[in-house]
Amino acid sequence: MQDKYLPADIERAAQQHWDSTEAFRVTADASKPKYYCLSMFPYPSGKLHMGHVRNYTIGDVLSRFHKMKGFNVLQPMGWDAFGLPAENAAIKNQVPPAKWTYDNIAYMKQQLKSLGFAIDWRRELATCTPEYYKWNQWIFLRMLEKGVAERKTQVVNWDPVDQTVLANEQVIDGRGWRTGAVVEKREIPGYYLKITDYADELLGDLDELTGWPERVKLMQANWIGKSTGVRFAFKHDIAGDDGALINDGKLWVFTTRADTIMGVTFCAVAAEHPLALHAAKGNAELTAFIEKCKHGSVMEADMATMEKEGLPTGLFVTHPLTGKQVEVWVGNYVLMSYGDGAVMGVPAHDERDFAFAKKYSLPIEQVVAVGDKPYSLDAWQEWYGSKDGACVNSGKYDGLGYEAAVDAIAADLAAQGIGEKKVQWRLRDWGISRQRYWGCPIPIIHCDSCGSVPVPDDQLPVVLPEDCVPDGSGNPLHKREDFLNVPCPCCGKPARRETDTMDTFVDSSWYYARYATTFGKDKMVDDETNYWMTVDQYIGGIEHAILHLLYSRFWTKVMRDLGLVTYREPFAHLLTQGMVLNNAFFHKPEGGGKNYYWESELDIRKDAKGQITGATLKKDGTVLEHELTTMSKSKNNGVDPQSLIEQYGADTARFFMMFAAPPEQTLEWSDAGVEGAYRFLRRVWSFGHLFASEIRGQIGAQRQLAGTKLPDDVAAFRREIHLLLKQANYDLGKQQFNTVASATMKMLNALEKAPRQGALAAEVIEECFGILLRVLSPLTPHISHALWLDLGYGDDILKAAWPEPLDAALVQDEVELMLQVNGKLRGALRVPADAPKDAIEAAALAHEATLKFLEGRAAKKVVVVPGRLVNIVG
RNA sequence: GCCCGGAUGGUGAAAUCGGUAUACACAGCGGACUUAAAAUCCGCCGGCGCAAGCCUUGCGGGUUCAAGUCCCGCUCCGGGCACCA
Repeated sequence: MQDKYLPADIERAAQQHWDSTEAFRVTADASKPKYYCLSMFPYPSGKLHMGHVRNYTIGDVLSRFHKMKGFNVLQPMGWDAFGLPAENAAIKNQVPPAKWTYDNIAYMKQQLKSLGFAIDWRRELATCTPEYYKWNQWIFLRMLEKGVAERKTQVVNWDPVDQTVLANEQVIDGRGWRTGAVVEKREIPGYYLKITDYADELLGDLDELTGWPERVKLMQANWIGKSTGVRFAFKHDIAGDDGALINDGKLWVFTTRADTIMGVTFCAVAAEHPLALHAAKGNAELTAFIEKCKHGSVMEADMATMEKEGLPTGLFVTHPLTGKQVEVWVGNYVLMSYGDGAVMGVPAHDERDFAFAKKYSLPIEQVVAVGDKPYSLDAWQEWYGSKDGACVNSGKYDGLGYEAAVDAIAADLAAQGIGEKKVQWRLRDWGISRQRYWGCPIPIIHCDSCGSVPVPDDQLPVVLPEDCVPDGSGNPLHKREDFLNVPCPCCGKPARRETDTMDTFVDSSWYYARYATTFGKDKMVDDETNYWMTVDQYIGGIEHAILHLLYSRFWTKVMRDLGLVTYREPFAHLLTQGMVLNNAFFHKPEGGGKNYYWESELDIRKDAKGQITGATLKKDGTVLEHELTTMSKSKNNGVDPQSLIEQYGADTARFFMMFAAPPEQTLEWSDAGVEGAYRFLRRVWSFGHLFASEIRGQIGAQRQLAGTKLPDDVAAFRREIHLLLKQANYDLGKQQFNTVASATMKMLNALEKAPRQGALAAEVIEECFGILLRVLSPLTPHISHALWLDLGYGDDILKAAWPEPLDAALVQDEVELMLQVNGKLRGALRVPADAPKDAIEAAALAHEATLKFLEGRAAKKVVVVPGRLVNIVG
């Protein structure tokens, strides 16, 4: 064998071996347990970044580990290929998004291959191909038929200069990213999927997902947001222009704090609410305010942090329980799309209402007391919002606690026929229409006579023209007459195609099911999906904890209801990988936006601790700001793993990535330590060479290891390796790969110091190095493959059984216990491994450190923790 | 603003059920080998103290024989907030 570690040669040979043996090609096989290991597919942004390397190495470690454990392992890969960045690249480079995307896929695929991932490439898919997105269209039509999909209006960001809809990402500080124009809200029609119909099941089934991190389930539960409250109406006699009462004379609101209804001092409605629009007639100030509410962001974070503003309408409604008149205000913080577009105002017990009431001098009336704490109007206090109090100043409800008060008040409202208890969800229906080109066309044809007509199944897929180049001024499909003009499927008259495309979350909501099929042209999924699904292990960034995972769960349930699959949840176990962060440097030009620069374009100043204190642009000295954030194409802070792979090889890149931190932890990128990983692999190789040249030859024709009592030093070494193996196996079970990597380093440290003279010692080294190679193989498959083969362990390490520690190697006669006096470490105690508790106590009490630190006091208590320590309290 | 996480040496991190804090590495320092350099190997490496010893897991409290780990209150950093993926 080569005496030098040459990763490029080793890796090429190993990858050729896997290719020629079709090592990772799998089919359904009922004779083995199956293991479907799936990593979130990448967006083909151009090059892999370190987050991808982390994600796919984790998946590969788990896949290879399970393969050696005897599982039938499926690990597929594909491309989440539709999306906004391709259009941005098109605007910048005048290249059609399709070409840019397919070029990126080709490059990134070669990068993935060079990392040696155990992928069944026959199952590769790209969501931008008609073969794939045909089924988005097909199932969308089924959803329309079942009423799961419907058309209604949606609120979007509108750039008044470019005359185009903007994504939230394209709105920066309330302005359009390209034009700098103040963004407006605009209502347009679009298609929605009724995920709210599944809210109960999506919430309830979280309990079955025992393989998911609690934090992710908690985030999903909070997002779905089930709350029980009371929906009730304030009556009024306000009539519209047609003479009829507006909304039948009822202003409906929803509250989770019905116990505070007696404290209502105002109501607030959304700017688009019928009462607001009615009041605005002939009221210039209110009209202007409503107009102002239409500007600004649709994003929840902006809504929640903006200054709460309002204006009175001069209209009054009647309190249903007190009969008092309550003034109606228009509030910029009330959303028409949420509930009934109106809320009751109880400033005494709601922090937001409190601030609003103070600002506009509205009355504040305490109706809940906690103990005898004094209520002061000066400032909001935490307990004002508590549910642990009792009603006061509330007439017949005085003295009732939260639940009793809600029950009594709901009953009284129900008796009047103007209220009832109601479950409310925070979850909203999923709007999937996007006014963008590079996405899956929504299969609808608009006909002047027949309305919106679904494209018949036999005309699917509606193929997206791939030669358009967007220019930022709107969807280029609007100019494609060949795409637009189509006869109506109903009446045959000239009609126009829908130009909206689907949210890319649609594409990623079912790809896992498609991988697990034979990619038939006549079916979305075939029966093979029921063999492979559910995914045994899903791996991806924590940033997908809510949206992508929730949409996928919803989609699976819809497919089940359509009879396409038999399972109800897509992902049994979930590993949420921490983000790989890097500094991003930007400058905020006048007129809004952020211009990001590559680190190579800058002069960066750091303090003694390496903290960045400032950065300027090399070419003109512009002072830049910086933030620590996820690696992303748009922020010019992605680190391409290519140079790492070229310089050190894939095994080093993989090992270093796994060693750097536990998978779930956020990781600030730094390549400090790559050298160490490379050095380690070089030492592994050298030891293999040493084993072949100096140690292996000592092994006799007859193996003696089994049943022979080993010399103490050999036994101690063997025990150390088996202990490390036990630890590594435990850590693999916990999916904590950084300590698996350290265990392999500790194994090599021990091997290098191990006794190596004589047949027995050589045999033990052979056994222990074999353990090291197998534990290492999921992390660094190439070097493990080469050494396994070259050293004669077998012809393919992939077919080797995973090592397990031997009890015979682990036994020990004596254990060392820590000795504490009053909780402080004062010494150590060696006792026989099977020493009884009273013998340990006696030995501890007699120890010189005990006598010294008790300073003549008697021991009041002795705590013995078996195998760990003794603590003497005196 | 709301929801969810995180913080341990100069750095990445370890500590399985509340039981030896800093394993394994990186960087640094000292030494061996070498004409020299690289590579490799050996040693040191939280703070204070001559030492005995004392202090130390973001900050402030608490529970316990014992707290990085549990509880309460903060600070800072990261993720998500529905049209980035």
